[in-house]
Amino acid sequence: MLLFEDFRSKLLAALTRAIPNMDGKDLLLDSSGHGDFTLRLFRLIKDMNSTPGEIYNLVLTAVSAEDYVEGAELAASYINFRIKPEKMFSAVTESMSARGQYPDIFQDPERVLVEHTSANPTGPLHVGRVRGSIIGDSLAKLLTRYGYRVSTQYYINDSGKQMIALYEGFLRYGQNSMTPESLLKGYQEIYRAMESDKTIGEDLEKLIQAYEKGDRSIIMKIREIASVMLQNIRESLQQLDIKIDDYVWESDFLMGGDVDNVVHELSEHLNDEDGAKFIETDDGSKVFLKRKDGTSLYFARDIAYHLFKSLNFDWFIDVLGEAHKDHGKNLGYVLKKLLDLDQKLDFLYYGFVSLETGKMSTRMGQIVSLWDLISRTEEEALSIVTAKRQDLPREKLSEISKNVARSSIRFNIIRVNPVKTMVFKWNEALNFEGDSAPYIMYSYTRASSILEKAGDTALNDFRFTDDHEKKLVRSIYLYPYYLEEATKSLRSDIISSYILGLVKSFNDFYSQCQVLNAPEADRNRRISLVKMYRDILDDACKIIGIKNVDEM
RNA sequence: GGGCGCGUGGCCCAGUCCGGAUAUGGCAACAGCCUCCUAAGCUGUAGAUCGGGGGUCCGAAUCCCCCCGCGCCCGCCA
Repeated sequence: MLLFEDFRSKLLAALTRAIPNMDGKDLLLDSSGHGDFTLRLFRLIKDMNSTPGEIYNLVLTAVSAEDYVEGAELAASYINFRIKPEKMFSAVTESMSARGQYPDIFQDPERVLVEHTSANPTGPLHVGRVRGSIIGDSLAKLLTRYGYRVSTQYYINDSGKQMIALYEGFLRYGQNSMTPESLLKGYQEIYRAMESDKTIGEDLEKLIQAYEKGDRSIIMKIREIASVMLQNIRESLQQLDIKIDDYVWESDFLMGGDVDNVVHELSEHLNDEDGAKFIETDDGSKVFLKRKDGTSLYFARDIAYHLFKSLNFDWFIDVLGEAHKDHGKNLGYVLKKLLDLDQKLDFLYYGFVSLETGKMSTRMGQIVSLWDLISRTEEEALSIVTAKRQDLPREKLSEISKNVARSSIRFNIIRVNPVKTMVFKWNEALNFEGDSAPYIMYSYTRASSILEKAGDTALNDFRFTDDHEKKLVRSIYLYPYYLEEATKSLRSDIISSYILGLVKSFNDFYSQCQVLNAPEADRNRRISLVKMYRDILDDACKIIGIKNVDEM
């Protein structure tokens, strides 16, 4: 949980003492520019059979002893509260100097596992799948920032039909070359061949059976192939600074007997259809665990995996593409209703990413791979930064453009609510103006530039008089409220909205208020404010994976 | 056909959970701002029947119902 000077809660407590009918829902962060917090009176007017004026008098009395309240104004059916900017400023500086961060956290004992990406290692990661990686990684960082103990895992589906196809594709068309490129080619080739040659499908069935009977040579070969692809995926993720803590092999659950145990444990709920085993869920849908030939299906193996998760974690969050909604629902049913799992289980689904030309498909070769995206974005960033900063050495330019590219890719994906489908467009991916990562990073470098020139300052007595300063202070101070909301709803995109607002406040301030050339008293206060801004901005940026640089 | 989700200026997006003060920003367009801490910035102009229709309410982008459009799912694939 977050620890900070929470003026909203204090205000609510004070108001509730005077007005017992108060509903916390009516005291909100003000987003209309009238004040810092706002109290909606509609409900109170009705409940108390009173008038805005009468309530306003009660409120004035209630907050008279609250030293952080600067004022309260009645406007239409609202009472707008202004909090002293000096108090908000101190709340942040005191936390920063005492605890090194704002807000501080109280470590939650709950151990959280965020599973994400988990793409079949049949090809390089494409921009559709990487949406899950970026959402998952940011979610893990968000929950960590909130105080949870978080791990991330990638579930490697090395046991299914698709991996068998990859393996067989390699044998037939791979020409003994175990590179991601030739493996992918073999994979695409075999699906093409299968359209005209039905015997291939039968061969794959036999291979699956041999695999599940424990044929070491096949299993190890597939692991080898999967490792090659996985290495490619890991390296591309690393370019976005996404590191997954653990990679869990699906085949381990098969070989270790865990899948058999799952089937055994669920035996009383199993139905039979020609020898195939399925469960009927509460909404009447059939979910198969075993084929009629006795081999296992993904659902059974995923249950085994989740039971494994329960050994070490109290809360699992699976980040999945929306295509897996039913899978998630069924999984939840089996785990919670049939197996009495008491751990918390949440699914975070993200919408499909398509290309302007249609949907992406690894099998069809219709993809923009993460590698394509990274190289083109870096290229674009490099050409821009090179044009703007001819004074910088080549290595510096390259480093900056790498960070710009990485941050842009992450920001463009994380800024959109996960439930929305997206159409990937190059001109949007390569836009570095407006609501973009470089816009944010640029603002950071401006702050850095000031601070580098500023030297040491002492801040004694201070008062904020300038509106731009006040707005910036408020924006910084409100950070925990957004952290709270983002965490509660598992939505990192809320952090990106917050950042854009924060940056806007700073840019306004920057364009209107001189810092270094200001009179001594203003100068010291503003330097502290800039420092505070840079700290909070960077804190928030880390959550969504924007990597700031000191100059660009 | 059934289930789930989405629909906000030409384009992208916030706000919808929890109904309230003139619907948030950006891109593109147009007009301005570098003798001043980095112009990847700032200011201004123009652009919205919040998919459509009903309903509830003092009040609806937000809640309810119907309809339309789009996406995903409805495999002994994952």
